[in-house]
Amino acid sequence: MEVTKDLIGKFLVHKIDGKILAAEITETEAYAGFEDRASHASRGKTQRNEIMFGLPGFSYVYLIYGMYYCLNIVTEKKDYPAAVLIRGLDYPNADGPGKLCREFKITKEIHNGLDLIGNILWVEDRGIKREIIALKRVGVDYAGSSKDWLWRFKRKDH
DNA sequence: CAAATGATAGGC
DNA sequence: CCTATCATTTGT
Repeated sequence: MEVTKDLIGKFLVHKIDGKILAAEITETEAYAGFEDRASHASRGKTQRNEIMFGLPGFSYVYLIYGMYYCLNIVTEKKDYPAAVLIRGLDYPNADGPGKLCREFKITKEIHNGLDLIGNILWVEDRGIKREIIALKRVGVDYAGSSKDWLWRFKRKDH
């Protein structure tokens, strides 16, 4: 869960069509383990979420509500399902999981299962320190006991 | 507040 | 195979 907080203030960098898109991450949310009913992986490995069971440092992109993509970064070790959803960037029209994927042209066809080693998509530490606040997660009321976990983090002034 | 919109998972 | 559901956004 430390990783979730650490991502705030770091930069998401995406290389596409010879151009570089980069923006500071302002909001993240964690999904992990089998107890977390809000996580795609809580009911076991499936074709869609198998990346969450793989090695950390990979991207997990999926289509939600038939119209928007969401970008996640896999954390924890192999065979333990965990990922951090990038919920917001400091970039025009990128203040939401679906919106930032639209702005950064992230699609599941291209970006699902990428190794974040710096080729196409990666996270960069530019040494920015931010004051971070913890919040309840959103859109997960169906998740039962895990719905009130403070697994959402964001930059204080946003 | 409700619609848009399609992949997915779980049930049959 | 069938269908309820969904880690959202946008417009009324």
